[in-house]
Amino acid sequence: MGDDKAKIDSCEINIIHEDIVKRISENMPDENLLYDMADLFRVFGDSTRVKILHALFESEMCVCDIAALLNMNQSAISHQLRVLKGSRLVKNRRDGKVVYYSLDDEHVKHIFDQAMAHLKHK
Amino acid sequence: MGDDKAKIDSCEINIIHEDIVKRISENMPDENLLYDMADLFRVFGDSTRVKILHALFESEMCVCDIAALLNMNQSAISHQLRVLKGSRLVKNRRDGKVVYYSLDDEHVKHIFDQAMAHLKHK
DNA sequence: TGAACATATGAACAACTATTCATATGTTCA
DNA sequence: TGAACATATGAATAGTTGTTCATATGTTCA
Repeated sequence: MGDDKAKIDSCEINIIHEDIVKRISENMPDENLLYDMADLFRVFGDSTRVKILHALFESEMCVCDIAALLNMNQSAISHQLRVLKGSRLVKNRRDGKVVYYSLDDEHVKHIFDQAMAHLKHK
Repeated sequence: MGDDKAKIDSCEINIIHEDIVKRISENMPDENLLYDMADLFRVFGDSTRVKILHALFESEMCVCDIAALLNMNQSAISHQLRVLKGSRLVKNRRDGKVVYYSLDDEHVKHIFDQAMAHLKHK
């Protein structure tokens, strides 16, 4: 008898609309895919990286030009470019001492456009 | 004479392609807009919020059903819903004791679709 | 070869954030 | 009214992350 109460207490989860929760639970994308999405968005969630990507919409650029453009030091830019490359958002090519970075994805611009649309909508 | 060197040392910024930097600098969107974009993406950059938004694609839901769906406690969900509401991504309505949350933006789904496309592309 | 330069990287620190716990608010209904 | 319930909120904490500093790597060219 005390058992039932103990069970309820230990769970602490209440469902009001069991049918809805069940249906949505079955339709949710794979957990790992959702994690990957959040990871991707986290990459976009920093203004330095957003600026870099915006700059690269226009043209490929070398590291120190990006640093000059954003008025930040070279190391910070280099670190962020590594993050962007890790997410396959930019690629690079070396020409002598200089390394040029450019976009490596056709979806970024669409994503940014939609984000702009959301922001301007309000 | 020492002045020039001092100036260069103090600046520490090197530009290799001045023309490109200047052109891109003029075409960059307003600084505040870029910050707002990063802020918006940061909201998407958490798997709990991504999951909540995905759930709301299907149907409006109350707080405790979302908590049950994601197997998290009610407080955590409530905090995250507040973040989502602050970015105008969800809205809510109260029906008695129960508060129902739903999507408040038609762009989120497009943004998520593009993100999926990027992820599946690699 | 070695000086000069462009970029990359590791460590450290400060700032931020998601979750939990405890509790407050607001609503229903007996 | 007050007990029960759904949700909201403030404080605290643990984990994460962006930048800086110092230095390493890799390339050119005299």
